[in-house]
Amino acid sequence: MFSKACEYAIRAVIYICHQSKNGERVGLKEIAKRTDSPEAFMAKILQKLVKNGIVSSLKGPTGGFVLDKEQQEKIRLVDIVYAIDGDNVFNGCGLGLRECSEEQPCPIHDKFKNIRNGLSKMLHQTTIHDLAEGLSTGTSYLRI
Amino acid sequence: MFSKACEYAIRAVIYICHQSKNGERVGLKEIAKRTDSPEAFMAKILQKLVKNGIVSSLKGPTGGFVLDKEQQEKIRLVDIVYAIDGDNVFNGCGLGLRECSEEQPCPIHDKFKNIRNGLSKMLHQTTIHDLAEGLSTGTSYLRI
DNA sequence: TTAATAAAGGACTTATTTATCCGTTATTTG
DNA sequence: CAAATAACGGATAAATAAGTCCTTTATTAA
Ligand code: FES
Ligand code: FES
Repeated sequence: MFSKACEYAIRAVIYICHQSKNGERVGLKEIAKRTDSPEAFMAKILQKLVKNGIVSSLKGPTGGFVLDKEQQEKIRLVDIVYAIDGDNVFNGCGLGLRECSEEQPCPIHDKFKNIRNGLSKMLHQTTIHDLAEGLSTGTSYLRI
Repeated sequence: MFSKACEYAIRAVIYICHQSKNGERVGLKEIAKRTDSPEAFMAKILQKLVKNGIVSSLKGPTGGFVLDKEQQEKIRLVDIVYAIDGDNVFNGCGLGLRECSEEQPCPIHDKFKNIRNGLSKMLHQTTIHDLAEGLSTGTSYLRI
């Protein structure tokens, strides 16, 4: 469904949000450990997230990654998926035709569109804030 | 969503079904051309489909690929996806955790499960026979 | 029974994704 | 200012997916 990079990205942003609510800034090492992802790869992903304004970062000692108040409230799953995986999830043809269109639909177009729209709706509706709740209450996990 | 191989596979089976209804057997070249897919790669995919009993094949002159009556009626999208991409689409965690479970769910588990179940239901309900109809009526396409 | 045909199958190449390494830059603290 | 720290950024490596090539096997029909 999502690329590995995107999966890691979502895990990371949720974790950073969780910690940001406690007013804590988190470093790469910690993020990689808590999300069970390869550190160097996660570094690349975080760079991309920073460039896309999804997370904020600070260099130097006491530096690290953080979600400011606005980011905590505004960032949705869709923003992360779009930043990392692009728009194929939202617009791409289920059978890989060059373009998904109503004019020349593939055989699964109608049925696939339903699924894709459902996914899109879910990604738009779900904020990182919401997801981070589960971590706080101990009802959801980012590893194993 | 699906691998390239799986996309090609679905296209191929729909096309073969379409032709089988006209009592026509189709060769690799024709399948590759009509589904706009690389011939040698399609050859590999068809081998796998034959091994999985999804399509039938005959060697030699007048040979080719065909869906017998039973296959035309029985084969669903789920059979193709499962044969080519395995069960990750149906059981895998949306955030790539080693296992999707109710006991230790990831933060998007509930929302993701809905989407995944919807997709699974659609794949189970949709027969190739149904999809091939669109080709006959000229309301759906396998290329462009 | 031989030549032609088409799928089967193994080995290989290419492209993309995933992942790592290491020097640079910015920031903090002593 | 100097030393330590942590993100940034470019280059590279490993793993997987996508795609190709070529020989073998089975079948048909002349
Ligand atoms: S054309 Fe294939 S999903 Fe729309
Ligand atoms: S645990 Fe992630 S989708 Fe179920």
